[in-house]
Amino acid sequence: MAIARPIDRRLFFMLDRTHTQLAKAADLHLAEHSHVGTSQAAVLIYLGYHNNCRLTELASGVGRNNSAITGLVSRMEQTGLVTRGKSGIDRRTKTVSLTNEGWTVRERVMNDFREFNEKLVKGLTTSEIDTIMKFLSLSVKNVGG
Amino acid sequence: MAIARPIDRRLFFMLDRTHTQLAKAADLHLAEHSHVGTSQAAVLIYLGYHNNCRLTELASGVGRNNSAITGLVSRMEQTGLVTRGKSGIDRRTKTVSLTNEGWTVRERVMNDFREFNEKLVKGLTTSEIDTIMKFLSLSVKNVGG
DNA sequence: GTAATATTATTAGAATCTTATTATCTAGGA
DNA sequence: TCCTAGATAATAAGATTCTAATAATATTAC
Repeated sequence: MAIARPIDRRLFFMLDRTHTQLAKAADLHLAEHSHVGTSQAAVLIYLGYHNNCRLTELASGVGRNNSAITGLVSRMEQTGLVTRGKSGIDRRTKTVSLTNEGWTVRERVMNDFREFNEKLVKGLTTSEIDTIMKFLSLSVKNVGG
Repeated sequence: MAIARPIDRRLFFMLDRTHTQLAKAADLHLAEHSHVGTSQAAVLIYLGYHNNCRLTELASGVGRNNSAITGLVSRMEQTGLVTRGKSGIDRRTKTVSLTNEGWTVRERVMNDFREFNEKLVKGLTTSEIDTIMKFLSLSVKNVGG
């Protein structure tokens, strides 16, 4: 059982700072090839697996809330990466799907993320990576997310 | 040496999503007692150790950039938590210091974060926590941050 | 069948990031 | 010494994402 030592007190802070810096680095990495940021990249990847899904499903799939998705999808619609449609059954809902251009950019983005994630785990063993994944899944439950 | 397995491809994405959810939970936790968010809380904590520091030093101390700090400090000045001053030597620079109210809120915030971080590591051994801290420090270097 | 409640997407406003701007300082050469 | 080029500190402007509130549509309970 973990007993809090001084270093533990800064865990959230370190996570926050690391996330800020990694997000910036990931944006730079993507910008070299794909001209989209990490949020739009996440949407492209998710839609590749769940094309034509509703906005709310997309939101929970990429870990953002509905109003963030509204703006995100609008911007991606303007740059021709996705299109909005109506689901037909429920008149409240709209669907999102990839355009041809969207599929093309998605392939580049997938490569970029693969490279980026490989850099991320350099110097770590597979068992250490398992520990990190465990923490990332567990901590949200621990704080009641 | 870590070889990329499928799960590694989503490491950045999982980190991003976990961060989003933890930041939200931390804001809620702080809101119960202290009426400040995580960013303002980080400023209060840092100033406790480095009161009267310059804005740029504060920015790198809390892991945000200068323009984020300008707005952050302005809002905190309006709510009476900090004050701006002039450093005197270099006329470009300004300093930030805690008000009495700022010191008071800081104490509550320190308690809130201690509790929050304890929740965060529940179910993890100290060696697992070490691995996570190692990852958080190492990954930024790995991607060239 | 209707009223109360829930859900979907959007809008409005706040917070933070990126990029550009302004003011000031430092260094190097005439 | 003075002047110009480049560096640094803080701010401002615009974009992105969050929270809270709103409008439209569905579902549930009576």
